Amino acid sequence: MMRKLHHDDAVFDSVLELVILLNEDMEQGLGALGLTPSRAHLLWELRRRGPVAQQALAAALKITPRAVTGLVDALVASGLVTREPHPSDRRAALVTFTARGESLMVHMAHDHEAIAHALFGPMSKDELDAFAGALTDVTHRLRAHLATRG
Amino acid sequence: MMRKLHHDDAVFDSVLELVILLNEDMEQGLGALGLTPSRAHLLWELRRRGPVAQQALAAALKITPRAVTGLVDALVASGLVTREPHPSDRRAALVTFTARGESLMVHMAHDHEAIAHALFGPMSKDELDAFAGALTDVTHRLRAHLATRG
DNA sequence: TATTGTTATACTCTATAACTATA
DNA sequence: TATAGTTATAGAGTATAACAATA
Repeated sequence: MMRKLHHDDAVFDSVLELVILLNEDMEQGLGALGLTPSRAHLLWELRRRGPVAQQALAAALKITPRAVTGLVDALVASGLVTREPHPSDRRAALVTFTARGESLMVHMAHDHEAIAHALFGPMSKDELDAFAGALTDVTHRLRAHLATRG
Repeated sequence: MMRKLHHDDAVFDSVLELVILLNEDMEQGLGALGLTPSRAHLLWELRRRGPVAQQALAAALKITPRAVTGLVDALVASGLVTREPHPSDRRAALVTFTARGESLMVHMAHDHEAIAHALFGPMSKDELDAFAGALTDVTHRLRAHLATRG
């Protein structure tokens, strides 16, 4: 029992170490593209949803509309997105990729795939399936743990 | 080949999803203790090292000495640490836990163990070993990937 | 009235640069 | 000269609250 607990803890610490390294890697990669994590996160959501109102981005990113204003301001200044008029609601602005923004997203998607391949490509199909299964279980238990408090 | 790449990508996305949930969980737990992630990180390092100069904390946390000043100011204001005179170097201050700080760290360590147990306790020894082995491999490859750019 | 996005203000974390006190 | 830590200043990200324009 005592030995098992200790092992749990060691594996958890390994996960946290991986989290730290992943954050470092992402910050480096994004920095090389002239992006901050927050701005990249917004662009990633924008890519998934197509042109959307800032309202929707605020909900997706779980930040306030005010914070979205600041991020979009910065992305407009960088020439990656524009605010286009909403066809049916004159209060809203549709955040939309510029050509440069779209090609940057292609670049980001490439990087994403390359990292995934570098990390998981060497695993056998069985290893990968086992790992993915364990991840799913852990994620499920983490969601339950979060629900306990949130 | 195409199918394998897609699978790599899906597993990587699962890892990123877990990272996001872990961050949420930690921010919630720390917030309940009145701590920000940065302040908690500093306290965690302080616990590992015992009373140290801010210089050492700056190196451990990979932030500037100026940033450490701000974090320690906040922790002093919260009554969790004090700046004690260094026995042999009058320029330096030894950051030291108060009694309240120490008991908070006991609380944090408990939470840490509880989460580790909630996430990995249900795994069999074999599953856990396989998962830990895969984690080690992935972490190793990520380090190599980071070295490529850094 | 309710919603979209803004301006105004403030807090946290971080950085660089200049400075003080000590080594 | 070099080091430990600070003050001064700045930028990014976030929040709340009050407001404008529109629905």
